[in-house]
Amino acid sequence: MRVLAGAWTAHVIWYLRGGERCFTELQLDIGRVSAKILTNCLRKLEREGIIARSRKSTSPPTVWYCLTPAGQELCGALVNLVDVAQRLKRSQIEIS
Amino acid sequence: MRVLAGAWTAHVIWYLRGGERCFTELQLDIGRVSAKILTNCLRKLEREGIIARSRKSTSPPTVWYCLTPAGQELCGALVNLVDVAQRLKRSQIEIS
DNA sequence: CCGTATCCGTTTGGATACTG
DNA sequence: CAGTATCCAAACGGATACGG
Repeated sequence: MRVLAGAWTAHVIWYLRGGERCFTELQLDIGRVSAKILTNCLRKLEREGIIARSRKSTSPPTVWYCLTPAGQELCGALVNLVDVAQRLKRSQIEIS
Repeated sequence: MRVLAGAWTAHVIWYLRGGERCFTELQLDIGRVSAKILTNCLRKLEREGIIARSRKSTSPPTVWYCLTPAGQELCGALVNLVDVAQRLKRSQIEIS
């Protein structure tokens, strides 16, 4: 839970589950997240070995992020959690 | 993730997975959590339909909490997540 | 026993401007 | 493009005192 803490951490992992994304793509995917927060998030996940960062020296330079094997395992559990959560949410809507 | 937000929310679900617990038991289980925070946490989870609250009019009165069916499903996903996380943690320790 | 109320410090995240 | 720096507001969480 400590790894997943923060309002946007799960989103980052979520949008990386399809493969590599660059900084701006992630920012657009998530929507309404400031560069500062996204950077914090990415640095934290990088330190924890969940994502990998690779700088391509093109012009203009882009930086790509992807899940490490560890990140993919974590993502699997996260997907499972989201799945359960959405199912429960649907049930609650039906009741109300 | 919104449901699981907060430093102690996951702990509450975690310690309720074995069955009913009263307020004080939960406080001892988790350790070093103030009554205020625990109450916040319990109220939030109650509103979200994850746990159920039942007041027994004994003397002194005690209040019992348990997971709802929805809470149990969520707990299952959480257990799975914890399982993955611990496996990853062990791997990292072996590498370092 | 099970909370609620209040105060207060810390952390978090957003807005904005700026750099290589 | 991909950040970094600064400032600021809101949320979070701990301590303590008190109430039903």
